[in-house]
Amino acid sequence: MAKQIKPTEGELEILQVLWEKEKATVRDVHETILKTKEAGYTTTLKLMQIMFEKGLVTRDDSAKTHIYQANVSKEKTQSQFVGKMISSLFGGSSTQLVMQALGSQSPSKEELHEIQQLLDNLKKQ
Amino acid sequence: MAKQIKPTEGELEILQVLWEKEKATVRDVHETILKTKEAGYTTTLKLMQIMFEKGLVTRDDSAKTHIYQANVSKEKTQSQFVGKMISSLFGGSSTQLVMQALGSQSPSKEELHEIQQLLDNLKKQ
DNA sequence: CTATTGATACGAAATAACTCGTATATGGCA
DNA sequence: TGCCATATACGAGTTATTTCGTATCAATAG
Repeated sequence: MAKQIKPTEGELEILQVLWEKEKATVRDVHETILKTKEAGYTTTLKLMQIMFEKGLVTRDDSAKTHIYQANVSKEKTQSQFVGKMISSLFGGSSTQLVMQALGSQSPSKEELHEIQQLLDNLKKQ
Repeated sequence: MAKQIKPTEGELEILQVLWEKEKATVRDVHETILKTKEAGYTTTLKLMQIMFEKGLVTRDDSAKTHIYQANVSKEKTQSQFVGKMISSLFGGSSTQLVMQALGSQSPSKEELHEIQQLLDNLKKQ
């Protein structure tokens, strides 16, 4: 499997939008990002063009207005970052990361239940 | 509380050494880093000088060879990065991060127990 | 047809991160 | 004392990332 390149922070913001919307134009992405922070339209455009060159996104340029899609999965990317963080900040222990994450903000009842189920599963093995 | 600045990747490597050793010289840090990757001595030195300017580390320069110490805690830094990651990759849900982390590599029995205890605690609230 | 609107392409400046060479100081030892 | 090993300071090059202005093209309203 080809080694996935690590998206930068700016690229991550764009990927989030694409994961959410499945398909989107530059303008769609830009409008969404504007809700969070200042940015010029061409800045977003350029970033998406670079992401296209890197292979992080694909695009349909058959029409004047191009339609973009993420070309890396949310799950892969998450695991890429989580893995990096576990090794660089948690001495390789995923448990420590879990403790830190659970400690920092309390999940809801439903979420606790979900985690409990996963935990039960792991215990069986 | 003063807003902590986010260490870069190179800085994180150095911080790891300082957290581990408590106090260390540039050479100490550099030798340790060499085990992992290529790097020139003055590169490590410069990085540590910059970290000093940023306030990420303190140093005792009373002797010719300066002694460095981390000036940001491991825990704070971990939570800083975990928080950022939750918001930028997990849509604000710490639970999703937990699931991802637990799914990617299976913790030991002891670790599972630890997590279970934390979970029980959270359930009570 | 032509003016306007809205899209992409592209160059290049601004910033941040990393890297390293060289100058210079200091301490110890022959 | 004078040399050598080892330290720090610092300037500056390099690469990565982000930002934006301007050129240009295409569709469309009038």
